[in-house]
Amino acid sequence: MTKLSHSSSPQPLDAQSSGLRRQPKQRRGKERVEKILDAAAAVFDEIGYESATTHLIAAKAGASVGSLYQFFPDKAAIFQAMELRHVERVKTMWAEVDTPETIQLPLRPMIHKLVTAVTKLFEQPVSRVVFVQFYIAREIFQSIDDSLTQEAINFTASLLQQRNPKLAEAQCQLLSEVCVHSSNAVILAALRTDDLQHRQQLTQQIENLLVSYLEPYMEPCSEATHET
Amino acid sequence: MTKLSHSSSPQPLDAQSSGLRRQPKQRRGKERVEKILDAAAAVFDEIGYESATTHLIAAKAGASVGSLYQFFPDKAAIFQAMELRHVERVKTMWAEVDTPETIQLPLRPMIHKLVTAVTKLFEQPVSRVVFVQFYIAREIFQSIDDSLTQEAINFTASLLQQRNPKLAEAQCQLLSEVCVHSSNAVILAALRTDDLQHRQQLTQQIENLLVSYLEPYMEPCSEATHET
Amino acid sequence: MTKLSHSSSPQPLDAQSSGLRRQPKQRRGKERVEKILDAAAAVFDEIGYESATTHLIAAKAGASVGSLYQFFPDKAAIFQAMELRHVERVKTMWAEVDTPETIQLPLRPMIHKLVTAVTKLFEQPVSRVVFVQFYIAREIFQSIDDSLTQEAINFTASLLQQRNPKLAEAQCQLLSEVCVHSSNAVILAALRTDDLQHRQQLTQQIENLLVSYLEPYMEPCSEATHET
Amino acid sequence: MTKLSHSSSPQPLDAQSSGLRRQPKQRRGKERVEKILDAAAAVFDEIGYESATTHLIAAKAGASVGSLYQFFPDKAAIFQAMELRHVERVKTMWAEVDTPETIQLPLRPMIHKLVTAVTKLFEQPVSRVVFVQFYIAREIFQSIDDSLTQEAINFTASLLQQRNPKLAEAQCQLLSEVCVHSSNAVILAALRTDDLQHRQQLTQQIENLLVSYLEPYMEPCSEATHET
DNA sequence: TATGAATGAGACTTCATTCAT
DNA sequence: GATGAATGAAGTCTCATTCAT
Repeated sequence: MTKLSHSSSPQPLDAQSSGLRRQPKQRRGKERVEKILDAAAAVFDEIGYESATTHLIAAKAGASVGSLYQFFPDKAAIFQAMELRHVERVKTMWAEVDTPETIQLPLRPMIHKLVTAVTKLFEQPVSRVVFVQFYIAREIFQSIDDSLTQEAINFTASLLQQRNPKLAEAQCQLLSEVCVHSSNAVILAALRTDDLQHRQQLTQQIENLLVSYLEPYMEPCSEATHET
Repeated sequence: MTKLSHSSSPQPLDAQSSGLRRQPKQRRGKERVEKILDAAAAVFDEIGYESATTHLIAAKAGASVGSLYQFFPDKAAIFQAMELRHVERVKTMWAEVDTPETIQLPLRPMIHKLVTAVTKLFEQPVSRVVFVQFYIAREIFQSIDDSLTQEAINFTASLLQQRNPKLAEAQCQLLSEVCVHSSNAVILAALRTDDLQHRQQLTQQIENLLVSYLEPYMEPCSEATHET
Repeated sequence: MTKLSHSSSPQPLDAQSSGLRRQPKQRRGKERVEKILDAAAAVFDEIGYESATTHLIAAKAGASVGSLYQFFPDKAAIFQAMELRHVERVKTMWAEVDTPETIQLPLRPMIHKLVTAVTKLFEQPVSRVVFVQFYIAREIFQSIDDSLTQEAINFTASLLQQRNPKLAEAQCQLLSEVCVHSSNAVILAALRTDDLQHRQQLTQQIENLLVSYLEPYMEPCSEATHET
Repeated sequence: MTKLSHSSSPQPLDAQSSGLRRQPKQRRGKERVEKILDAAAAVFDEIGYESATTHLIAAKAGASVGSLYQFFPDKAAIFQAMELRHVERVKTMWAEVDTPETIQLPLRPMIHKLVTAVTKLFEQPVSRVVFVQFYIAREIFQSIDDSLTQEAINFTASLLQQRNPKLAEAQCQLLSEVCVHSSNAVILAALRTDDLQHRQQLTQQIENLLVSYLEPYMEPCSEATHET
């Protein structure tokens, strides 16, 4: 078992926060880090974290192992850098969605907005890989990610409560938990297919799923809109 | 990377279908295989397939590596035996559910029946492990499992169509796909928590989710029932 | 730099004291440990600790790396096992020398006894290697050995003081320090030559060196006894 | 294992003797070589030759690896340059000591002169490192150093014989060998302590040690002959 | 048949050395 | 000339698998 600890030992202090061994100053260096991260995402996606070898990742990135290790102290750090990126993107996405306008939107458009955003997120191999690998052996990922799903649930719950302040917090949490898990699963399934039409149909259905699930809890006054 | 191919090398032909090197005739042998399989499931569950070592599995099973290799030609075969078990259970479960009475049931009780059955399935470490590991690195599992999800969708679709023959097949497939993926995800999430009350609440919510999603497609005549 | 820490992680508790990963129960296992230790001593002696590779050691021991790692958790542990052995031998030797008869002996015979014992000790590659390697990078050897030289000095000092109680302790310490360092160096030099006659001459000279150095501090009353 | 052969590859012929890739004509270059050599000595002293990395040396010298390789063809060349320096110093020291006045000196002052000179030599990290590293893995240092100890013995023997021509050459050699080895060891031990008073005491004792050892062989007039 | 010691391919990682800038 | 990013050979260690007992 490879321990995925936040590696720490001999690295410049200011680089620690990024998990990188060396903060690439040059454009070339940054490009290389990108390339490695993308290559790693591709490899992790294909064969999983444990099966991926550092040589394979380096080769796929068009670099040598040594080069890889110039930026990442160890294999785990590569994954952690991906986690970091993923978390950043998720937070950015939330910030973009969490606006007054969103809350004001009718349920379906709001859900469409959310589902679209999450889909866009998971279209990125890096995020997809982090999300999926995390499922396998959560014990060994000692990182920020631990709480990310919970945060996602909290975020969604807060949206729900803003829409309908009458809902109890526990209620919102429960609904959100279901929405987050189910939509993530279906979105991932949708992204797995190469048939674009099918993919769109699935995406559409996720929205239906969530709308029909949440509608009863939203605005009892206004009439629901059920057009598929 | 360990390739998870259907191992083939030197084994009696008639044993191949079971993935076992040797069909244990003796009761002691069968018990040992069970123990190993259970131990492996526990270990895979905890640290993942790749991180699990044959020694660890053997130790947890109270056996020696040598003994393990007496029954399984290689590590992959252990997983494949688990897949086999899983598939058997799934098929048995389907057979139990796929009865005239089930089709006649109102939507919610039928869904309750299904969700309960799947939950019971995933309560078994072996099945949970097979299902989850499969997600992580699908490319390396060249096995029966590949099609199992599709079969699950087909099965569910057939239930739907039996309930409402007016629905187009494609429609049923799409609805089923969404139901299968989303319910699996939430059931797994439910099983992950130790809080039994929370688990029950989640299970309840999965049913709500599916009912509210499928209801519009089911009974054109009667009025929907929306009580949580 | 290779850190030579007392490795610890996954090993049976009762093996920890010996530094071995597994306490070889079988005769075969014990022989193998012996062989590995001897091979390692030879290799360390020839090319030094850092330059020695685990493969080289294993090959010289007629074993495989894997076998080596079955007994020793890491490369450092091999050296530490050698240290342990060395310390044991040193202590045994001291115990054998530290008897009333020894103290009663005239100076030269006593020194002869000591020098002979130390020479016999250093004839063993294991002890020689531990002693010599220790010189190079004392920082990285975090072991019992740290204090061994000091203990040797203390031991010798105690012998001196027993012989002549009028000597101040500090005086004894100082004399011992000189004797220990100088005799070790010359003994080592003697052992380095293949010319047996030369070796004997050198050994003889060490005794002369120590006798002439210590004589003035020994018998204040009687006239020195110079018979060889 | 890094082979410490006299590197040879692409370097101007006339530079070979100095072990340098390029004879730095500029003052800046010479300074840099000095800095690198001092840095290397410090690093070798602390963690040993093998554990020292070229990057660490360069960093300690305030230079870059590239710069280091501008002056030294490989890591071994750095050590060899140090050996060269050491040999030069030793020879210079000998030249300074090997004068008529020295021979005329009474034994103790002469020994004091010698011990002081050697101590001053070993105070230099470069010389200390060369001397000590040489002990650890003599086989891999294929250099001038091989014979240096022998030369030291010869030199000392010649001093002895000049003082007392009656002594047989073999006798002188033997006495010198003992003196050289033992004094080196004690001087090194003295330099290892930070306690200055203790250091002085030890130095004083080395002189006592050598004087008492050699005295019997020195007296041309008196009856002192202590034939072994 | 059961055991677990032995094997060695292969993974991760370091670091001497090169070379483009 | 100086720099430090890039390279990849080589070292340490693990673990699936075999085989003697």
